Amino acid sequence: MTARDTGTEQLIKNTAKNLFFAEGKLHATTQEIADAAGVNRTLVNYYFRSRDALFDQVFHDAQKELLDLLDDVIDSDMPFKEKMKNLIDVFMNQAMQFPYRELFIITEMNRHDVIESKIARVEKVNGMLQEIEAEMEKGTIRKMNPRHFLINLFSMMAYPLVTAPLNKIIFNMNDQDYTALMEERKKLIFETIFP
Amino acid sequence: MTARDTGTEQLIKNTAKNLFFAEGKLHATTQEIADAAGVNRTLVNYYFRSRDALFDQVFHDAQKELLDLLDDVIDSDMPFKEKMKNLIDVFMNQAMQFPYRELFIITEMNRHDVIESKIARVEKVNGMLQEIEAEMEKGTIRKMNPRHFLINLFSMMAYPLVTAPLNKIIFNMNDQDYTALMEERKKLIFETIFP
DNA sequence: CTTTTGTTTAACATTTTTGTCAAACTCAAG
DNA sequence: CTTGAGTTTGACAAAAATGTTAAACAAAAG
Repeated sequence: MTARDTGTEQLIKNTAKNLFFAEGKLHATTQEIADAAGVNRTLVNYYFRSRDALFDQVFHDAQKELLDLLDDVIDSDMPFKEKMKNLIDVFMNQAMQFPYRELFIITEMNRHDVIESKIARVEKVNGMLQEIEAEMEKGTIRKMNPRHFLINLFSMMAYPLVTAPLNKIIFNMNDQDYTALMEERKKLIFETIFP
Repeated sequence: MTARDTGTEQLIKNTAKNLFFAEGKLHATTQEIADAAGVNRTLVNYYFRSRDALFDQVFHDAQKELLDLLDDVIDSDMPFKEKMKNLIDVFMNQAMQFPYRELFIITEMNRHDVIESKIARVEKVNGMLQEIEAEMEKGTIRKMNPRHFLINLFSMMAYPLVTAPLNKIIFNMNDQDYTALMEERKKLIFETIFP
């Protein structure tokens, strides 16, 4: 076995991810993916067997990428405030590059029977929730259901990038303006959750 | 001309909206729409000429529904705080019913050359931004770029409903729990923007 | 009751998208 | 250079989705 590895498999997958996550073409055809990658469409079948199989792989990859990101933050033993600053920076950078990744995950969740009982993860999130409650006790952040704290945080980070096309029209801004607004936003979100 | 009006046209459109906005099937086929409406697929073509034409109509409807909602709030001459309370209540109720409506608009914006220079609306939004700035001067809300204020508000309202399936898993909640969390959220958002 | 007109249906045609296969190709190993 | 494995390609087949048409149907108008 020679395992020549021309990189085509990765190229196809990465191109697909770019179409899905960056350009928001959540249901691109195999032809569109192949064209964007500059390869023959048949190679999608050669490497991934079927369109669905490719989508499955990308779906699981995306899920893992997202959860790994969260794990990195949760598991780091920085002080809470540092953690949050870090999270905002890393997550928003990713969101600016791949605004539609979470949407892809969500729309694909319909197709995948998501029975995956992520019990270990649930416990991890519970740990995070407790850490947040502890901060509320300390008075560094406002008291509330800690789930709302996390929901607020991720909403403020992710949504404005998903709705960028709409917002640009509503606010009459061009791409450059909007990117600047999103950079400015990192600081603002931090100040919003730590009043 | 008798104009018999069996209500089929509206039935098809409403069913499509429900699939798109409520169930998140943003690229449902004509067959799926017809099945959900309980009518023959050919009727989609009879009433709307083509699949694209149906999507176009729903797209423009959704755009109008959303903008009308905003107009109602902006144009009402209540005090600012009342306006916001009202907006949160109305918008979140709609978001709970049609969580994917804005996503549909955004994904469809790729297909529609959105040249629509909504200059009149831009002025309206500018008015709103000025009203927000005035409130900041008065000290009722925290000082920031007023665009961030609006973005924060809509993010906190809309995103948790889009990501409901994901959040239910992460937080280990069932549908009922999550609905309760969203109801509770109305008050929380109000308190977050008026600290 | 018959006609007229709008509505609905089934059968068919077309287009789009996906999947398969054998042949051509490429490059490392022998 | 020749062999052989993995890779790429084009032609073809199959499936899915959309669109068209003529005929059947239903209800109001005459």
